[in-house]
Amino acid sequence: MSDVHETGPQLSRGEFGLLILALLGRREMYGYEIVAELRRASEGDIDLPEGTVYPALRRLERDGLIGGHWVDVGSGAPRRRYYRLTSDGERALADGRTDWLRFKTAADAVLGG
Amino acid sequence: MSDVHETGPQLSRGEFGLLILALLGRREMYGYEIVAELRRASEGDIDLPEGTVYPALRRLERDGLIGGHWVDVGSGAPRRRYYRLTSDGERALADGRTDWLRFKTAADAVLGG
DNA sequence: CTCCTGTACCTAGAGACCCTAGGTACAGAC
DNA sequence: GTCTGTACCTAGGGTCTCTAGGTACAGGAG
Repeated sequence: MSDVHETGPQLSRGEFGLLILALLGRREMYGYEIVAELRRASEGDIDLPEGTVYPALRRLERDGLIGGHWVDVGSGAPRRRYYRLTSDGERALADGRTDWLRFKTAADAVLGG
Repeated sequence: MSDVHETGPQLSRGEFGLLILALLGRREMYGYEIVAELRRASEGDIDLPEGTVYPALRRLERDGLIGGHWVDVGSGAPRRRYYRLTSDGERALADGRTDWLRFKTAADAVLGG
């Protein structure tokens, strides 16, 4: 039952981690950008506060699913920590998508009727 | 942002509570039956252990979304606690369905492309 | 000059949730 | 006599999410 990273049997834990992986699957991004991009891509329906995203990024990095590196933008602007998927992360993303599809189908079967 | 019952802005917390509400929206059920029915209705993909379901039922009852009553089945069989939706529960279920739809759409937008 | 907003990072702590791993009790099957 | 099934329950650990802050610098408004 492929999970994002050591969650329970279902998807509910670490669900937001999967969304972050999905964004990073498109291109490298940094934390602050992820918050904004998540909001944009979901048309405002997913609005994770920084206090959720930064710890999530640390967990994902700790678990080896993403790798981060500092980038100096220069001229007094705060430096950014860019993240990209590792190969483990790519696998976790693929598995997570499968899990999400399965969970969605299952939940719809229960919720639908 | 109608939530199931005091969760955060999103759906991830108390998600399973919503599934339980959905089952109880069909008919009265008792805990042990809910575990089995959830598994059946989702074709095995949602398999909540009793240690998840019973506390969830207590929370839902505490929050006034469901009401429970004991039923004696007789002849030495263990008695059952049947639950049904309250009117608050019906509302929470309707809201929860809306939230689920929105979250699903938003997550697909992020995951899909 | 001061204040406010924006960028970009971070943490501590509270609260909630999920699961493991048990336990109780009785009945019927083998 | 033990095992499986029904039906309930809880304690405790681990995890996650969010609130509510904090740091630092830059640029614009007034």
